Amino acid sequence: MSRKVRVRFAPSPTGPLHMGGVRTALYNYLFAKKHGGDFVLRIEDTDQGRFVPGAENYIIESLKWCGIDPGEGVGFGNGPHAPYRQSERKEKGIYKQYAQQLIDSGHAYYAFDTTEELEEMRKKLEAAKAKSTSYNAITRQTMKNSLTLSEDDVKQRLGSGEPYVVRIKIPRNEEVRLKDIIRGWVVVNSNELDDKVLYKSDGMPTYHLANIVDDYLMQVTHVIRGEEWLPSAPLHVLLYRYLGWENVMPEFAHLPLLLKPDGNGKLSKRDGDRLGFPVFPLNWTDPASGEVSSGYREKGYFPDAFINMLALLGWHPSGNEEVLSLDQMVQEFSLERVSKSGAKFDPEKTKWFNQQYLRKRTPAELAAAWKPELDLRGVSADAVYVENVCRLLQEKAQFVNEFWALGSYFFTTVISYDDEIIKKRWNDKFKGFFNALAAAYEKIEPFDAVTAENIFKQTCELLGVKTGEVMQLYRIALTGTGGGPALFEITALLGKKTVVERLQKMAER
RNA sequence: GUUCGGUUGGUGUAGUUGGUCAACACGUUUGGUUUUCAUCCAAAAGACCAGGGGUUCGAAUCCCCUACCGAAUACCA
Repeated sequence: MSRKVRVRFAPSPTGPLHMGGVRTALYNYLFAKKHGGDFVLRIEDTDQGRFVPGAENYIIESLKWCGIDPGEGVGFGNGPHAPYRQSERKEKGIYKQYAQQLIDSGHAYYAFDTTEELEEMRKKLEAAKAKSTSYNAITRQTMKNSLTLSEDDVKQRLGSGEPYVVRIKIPRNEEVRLKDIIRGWVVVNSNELDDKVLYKSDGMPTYHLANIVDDYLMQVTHVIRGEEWLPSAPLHVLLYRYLGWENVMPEFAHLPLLLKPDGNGKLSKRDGDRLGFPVFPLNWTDPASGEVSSGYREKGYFPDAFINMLALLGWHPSGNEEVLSLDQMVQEFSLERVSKSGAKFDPEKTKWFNQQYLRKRTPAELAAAWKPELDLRGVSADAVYVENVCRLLQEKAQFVNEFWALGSYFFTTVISYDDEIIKKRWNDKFKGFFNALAAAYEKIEPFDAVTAENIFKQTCELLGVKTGEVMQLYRIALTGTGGGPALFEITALLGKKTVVERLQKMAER
């Protein structure tokens, strides 16, 4: 009975997708691809109160940018199990029947307690220093529900339209065990569980019910989700059992948390702000406050570098290679190699990954990535020229957005010079040298790096100047700064006319 | 508090059935190259594998206890 692998990523549209969520989606994707299975994007929007406009679209756009294509679900093409939004599925009356089934079989019951009454119960229990303050096998006997109320009373309340919820009836003292692919057997006594609400008084199912029903209906075989769900996994196992679906219950894999770079605890938006790195894949503007959170895309990260870095936070391939394409990751991926402990996020290594990918890009790709900025700056340069500039710059940068600072002199006349270096090196006798060099350069045809370097050395010899004395000044003359790519490569790329002009300007000092 | 989960150099991890100097990458430092910077090359420092008990000829690897960290504990997901 081996079923086709089907996994799902099921976020709630309550805000921007956190990078931890992206990693969960990525692992689902890798697992599905690895096994030739399906990957579904399902939107779990059963909480009407927390709906945030734009969040769903943000999730979709983020996955697209990352190159993670679920292939089925909201925003990625409908499949045989549409709709994929739980609010729409609720409209179709999908969940209620299962809540009813649970009630009919005695595994769930109606509860009429108000929020105030629930609060009062908790307060009382707290005051009594009870071990637990939850609605469970013991406390439910003191509450207003179809287990304590008479049949007629319940019927009447239901009939009169009194608000109610449906709660699962957790059995007493039963061992619930589940096998997690990453963690092994996890065993919990049912006494520790509470009678979770399955169906809310607003007519919506809770996460727990909707999640189980949809995973069953959508024939999900593996549930790969964050560790924060581990404590409620036993409840889910019980739900599968009571619904009669235990034979097709998915396998579970609870992923370790992403931790903040310093100290302990879950990586949060605050940490990003505090330490200066994005926590989200894309920029996000909070629709309520207008507050903007920065994203990896806008910070200049390549999506493949971002994904690569993320994949290695909690997972490691069998070999030593760390720079891996999506396809390579698919080949290598296995849940067994996912670690159990939380992974501290390292912004430094993330930059390193970007640098690796920057170097792997072709000059043409880099030129294309740089083009928007060049356009914005009103730079119109020959395409081949820009590519050549990129070729020189790509060894020096970690991000394309550093290119301008590193090589603006390729496109504009040098206006500012590093005076520190000039002060240290300049000698009036170099005037003659730069004039002579300019004159010598004039005669070179074609004007290439090797010839320029030879002429440079010849001129030095001729005028009795040590190359070391003028090299820095020469660089300053061309670029204005003390550092940069290979000097004679720059010389050749700038071209005879520009170089001669800049040398003459230097000589005029 | 309770339940569950976790604990290998600063960080991410590797360490297949217990068996040489605990491996790789990032980061750090030093030297070389680039007459600079970045790259690149070479090297170094840095872990008594959370601590304590066992089991064993032998444990990071198995067992127990303790400590610390985290998560969950809503008519949120």
